[in-house]
Amino acid sequence: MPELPEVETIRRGLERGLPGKRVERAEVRCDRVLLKPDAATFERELQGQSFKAPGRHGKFLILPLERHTLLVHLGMTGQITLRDPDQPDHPFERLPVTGLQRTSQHPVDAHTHIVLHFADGHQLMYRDIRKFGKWRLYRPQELARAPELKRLGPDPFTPAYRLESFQAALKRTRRNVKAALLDQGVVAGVGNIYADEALFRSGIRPTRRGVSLTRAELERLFTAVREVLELGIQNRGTTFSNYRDAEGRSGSNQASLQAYGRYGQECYGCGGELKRSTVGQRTTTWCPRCQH
DNA sequence: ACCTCGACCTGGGCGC
DNA sequence: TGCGCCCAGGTCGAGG
Repeated sequence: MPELPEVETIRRGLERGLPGKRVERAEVRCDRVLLKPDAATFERELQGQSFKAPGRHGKFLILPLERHTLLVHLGMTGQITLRDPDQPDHPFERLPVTGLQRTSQHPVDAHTHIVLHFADGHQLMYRDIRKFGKWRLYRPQELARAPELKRLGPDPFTPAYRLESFQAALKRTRRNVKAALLDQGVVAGVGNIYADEALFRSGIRPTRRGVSLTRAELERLFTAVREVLELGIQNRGTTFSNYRDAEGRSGSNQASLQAYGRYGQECYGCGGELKRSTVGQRTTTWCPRCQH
């Protein structure tokens, strides 16, 4: 589900409500391995700690506490909500394609796998239909060596995202450029939606080999990646199905998409028909006339 | 180093 | 109504 803009939108929501919240009890309700260490350790270690301001790198939420830092990856369908006991719960809505989705705060349901009960009565709810999400608890000295973060390339909204290293990473690979963009070690935070958008915006065919890209193309792509992500953040994320922000709202960026999911429709650039194919094992939409 | 495939999961849509 | 198949904002490891 969530790519960088969706995770950033959730982070901003958490920034308003999470800092200072003290965990009175952590409740792990899932049967499967979603978290490390094990559920018992997780529940014991979190107890009594307060959250500080949330951060993000690529698609990872970085949630510092007093004695640990929590890394959260939402996978395809992860949702985080803060629940206020004084506000009414909202029933789930049955939506086409998505199935049962929350619209604002919700009670525990079959897909709610983690509940953090705070001292002030509020709760953090983690809901994840497909259970591809991951929670990892690290001590400060372990965080720098955390494999999840070590694998990540620069986040496009930090100074570490530099044209020179971006170019070098793409020029040295014979993989197609779409696969390279999806590689979180090249740039952290791009997924299937924003990869298609960035390639469309920069006029580059998803099947082009990294090594074949000209300097001008790489410069356009470098900029386009940040632009499409920025637009996604401004629109509070893209919602096709499961994605909701920390308050349960959908994003609106789907209305701004120029390529992703628009196969068979008219290209906004040339009026021709957008094509669909599989590139890097992912469904890809592109314009045969505008992208070279 | 890179590619492809399958695995991990659930649920909705569609065709028969 | 039901079944089987396809699809989905993501990653990971195995094997070639």
